Amino acid sequence: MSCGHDDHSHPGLTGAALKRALGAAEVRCADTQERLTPPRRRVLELLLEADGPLKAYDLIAAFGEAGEPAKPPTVYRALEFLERLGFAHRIESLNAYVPCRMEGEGHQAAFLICDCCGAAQEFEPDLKPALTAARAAGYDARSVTLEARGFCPACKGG
Amino acid sequence: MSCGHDDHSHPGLTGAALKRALGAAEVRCADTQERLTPPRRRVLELLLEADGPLKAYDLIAAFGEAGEPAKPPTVYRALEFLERLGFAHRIESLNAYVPCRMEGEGHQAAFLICDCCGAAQEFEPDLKPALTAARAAGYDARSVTLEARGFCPACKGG
DNA sequence: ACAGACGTGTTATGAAATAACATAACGCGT
DNA sequence: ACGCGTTATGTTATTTCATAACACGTCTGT
Repeated sequence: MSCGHDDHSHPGLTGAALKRALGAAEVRCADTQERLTPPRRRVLELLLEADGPLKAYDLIAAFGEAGEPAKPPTVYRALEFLERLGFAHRIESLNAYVPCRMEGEGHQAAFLICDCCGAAQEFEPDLKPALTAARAAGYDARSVTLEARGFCPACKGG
Repeated sequence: MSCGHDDHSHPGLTGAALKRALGAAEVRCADTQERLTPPRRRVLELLLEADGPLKAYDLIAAFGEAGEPAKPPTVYRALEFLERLGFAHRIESLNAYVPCRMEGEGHQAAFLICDCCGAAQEFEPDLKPALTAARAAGYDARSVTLEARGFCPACKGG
């Protein structure tokens, strides 16, 4: 965090864009018989509004309207749901969460994380070589977590 | 954990093999002006003896000779040192630690993790596609964490 | 209406990691 | 050997992250 630069590649959504994103989530839930209940919707909203990865306790603190925080299970359950449906991803190396920025639904999430400003950009690397190596070792790999640490365009001095 | 199988691909080291591994670590430390002090050596020993990934508090509990646990900072500092020198790796998605099983010193660690028996096998996938994608996005990636979840040969039913 | 599944609210606790500060050991120049 | 800066350890306490357990509600199909 804090390197003098402030170009975060994912400014939070506001107004119409936010509403649109939440609406799209509603639609996808309706399609699959899943329910975007108020706490789930609220947590998704907070993630979408944010400029970068949010910690679970950031969400807990920001959850309530009148400054009332949520209880931890409320937020963790919502995050579990959002992850299950692909609306959000957990970044293991940060213990933090981001809304999904990708279009497709079944993708493998991977992240580029800036050690300077804390930005986390989702990307889709080619994982075939890794999966091939896994199979060569006899493993049946079901999911892959890939997190690359380094410096974002704004922070690397360019 | 626990699927009926018990073929862990990394049985812990014992006796001569353990001594040899610790000796090799001593030598590498001496070469680089680093010190394998007693707590560092003890934590490395515990990791090498183990059959699989160990949690920090497993190490804390197992640390002392007469059943005396260590204090958390003792173990976390040792782990930090061991990671810095490449003697151990942290597995983010498990909050756990393993000794390094690779020969070279500067490699990027990556893991195949069995969701059934908990085994974690280190491997070296080709990360070039991911690094290329990172560069294409303008990122200067310094390190990559890759953890593939699935089933090991013993657990996948083969 | 009823049962079952799913979701939420709440209290409490467990697990993982670090802050802060004091003390000790080492490496080095003199 | 002495003093000094650096590195490592010991210790207390706290912070951060996450889940267990159980009561209550709500939706859905029969």
